[in-house]
Amino acid sequence: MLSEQELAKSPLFHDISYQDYREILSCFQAVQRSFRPDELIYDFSSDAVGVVERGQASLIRIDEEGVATVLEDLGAGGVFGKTLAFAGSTGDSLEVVCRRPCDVVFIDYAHILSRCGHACQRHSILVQNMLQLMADKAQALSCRVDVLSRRSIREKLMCYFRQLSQQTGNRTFTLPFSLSTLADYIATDRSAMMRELKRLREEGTIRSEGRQFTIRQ
Amino acid sequence: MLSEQELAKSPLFHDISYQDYREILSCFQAVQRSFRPDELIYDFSSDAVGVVERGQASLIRIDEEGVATVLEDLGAGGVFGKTLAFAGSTGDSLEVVCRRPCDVVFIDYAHILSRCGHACQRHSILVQNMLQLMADKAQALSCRVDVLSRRSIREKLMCYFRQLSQQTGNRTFTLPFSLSTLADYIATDRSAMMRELKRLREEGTIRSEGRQFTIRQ
DNA sequence: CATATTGTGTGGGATATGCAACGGAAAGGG
DNA sequence: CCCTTTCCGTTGCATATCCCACACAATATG
Repeated sequence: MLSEQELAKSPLFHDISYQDYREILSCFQAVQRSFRPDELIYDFSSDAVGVVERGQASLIRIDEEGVATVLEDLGAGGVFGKTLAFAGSTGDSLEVVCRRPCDVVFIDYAHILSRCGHACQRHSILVQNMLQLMADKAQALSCRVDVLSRRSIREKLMCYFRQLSQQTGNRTFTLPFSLSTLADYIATDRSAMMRELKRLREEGTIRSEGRQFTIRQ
Repeated sequence: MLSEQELAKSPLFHDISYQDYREILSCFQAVQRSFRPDELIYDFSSDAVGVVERGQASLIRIDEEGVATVLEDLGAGGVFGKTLAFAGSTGDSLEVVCRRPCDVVFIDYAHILSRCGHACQRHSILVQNMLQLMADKAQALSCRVDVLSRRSIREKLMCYFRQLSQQTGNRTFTLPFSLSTLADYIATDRSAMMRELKRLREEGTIRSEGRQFTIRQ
């Protein structure tokens, strides 16, 4: 259960009064839970849709050999659920795990889509907020596809860097995760990526120290 | 303008009466247009959201060197728009082009999100349909990320094949596009992909003839 | 504090992948 | 129907990328 202040910042319940918020929780049978780092948030077994209200989580795929890949990075407003992600190969399993302390709301997807007779006003606003979050998610996934569809490590890196730079509106930015995870994110070998970073640094195309990067131009 | 029969099949106007449909078009200032193959549908200059009602289109990226990459394959129900796709590197341009004869509806995104005083019932249904389309889009993009995040051509191919197989519920399926486009879709060199396909065929992991494939198991 | 775990930086060797190029098949257009 | 364009299938060669392995720093863990 969110406090009145937290509610104001909530992406899903934006523009909804505290009174309505509580009624929605019961009407939609929504569940709100908090998580600690490394805790398992969701294992794609239920039909619920989850919304990250606060904190940070990751959607990861674990293939048959146990190799983990970061599929998505979920911040506040991040949405996930069985109906939103493809459980690709049958052998693979998907998980949402907590990175930084999280508040998450779970709502049954069918409840959101079905038009309920009463409470229609509230329902309508919630659906609109949900639509906004879905649009954001689609955009985030598009970014990811943009990066992954590049042919070489160098291009992937620069594409991703430009995205981060554009988001902060600054040529200098900080990676949201470790370099090892970055390699995972752009789906390449870590050592090969390190080599490429070195080359980019030597050429002067980028500067970096730790997780802080600056791109030229 | 759709006929009454076509309206029934429309993903965006699903569950909306013909009367309401016409009023929505004017209320939302929606525009409906048809396109012929190779015609430019959308160039990401306006803030409109487009929905493919019928036919097939592709979202492609053209980088500074003029190399085109298929980012998305849009069938009936496909959604696109500036707010839904990332204009990755500034030098690149994005386009939606017609593949097979298309009907497309354009609606201003702000119109969809803003709560209008009158016509709220219609609005609400439209937003819910939109939400459904966005969820579908997110799922499609997730699939794409799933494929692209694989490390080798072989894994990418098999991942994609399994997805198609799962969609049709059959071990045999037909590619939605040419082999050349497939190479583009999984972001690899065409000849390298052909080599890998040959190997998979020799091993007996897959069978193929033209665009028709069968996977083992 | 000692100890484990994870992250960073580097290199050598094997190979999967990209590139350029070609010829024929198939398909589309006038 | 011919002609143009796209698609398919294949090869040799160069190299970018992967895999394995190591050393050390940074961070967590008890």
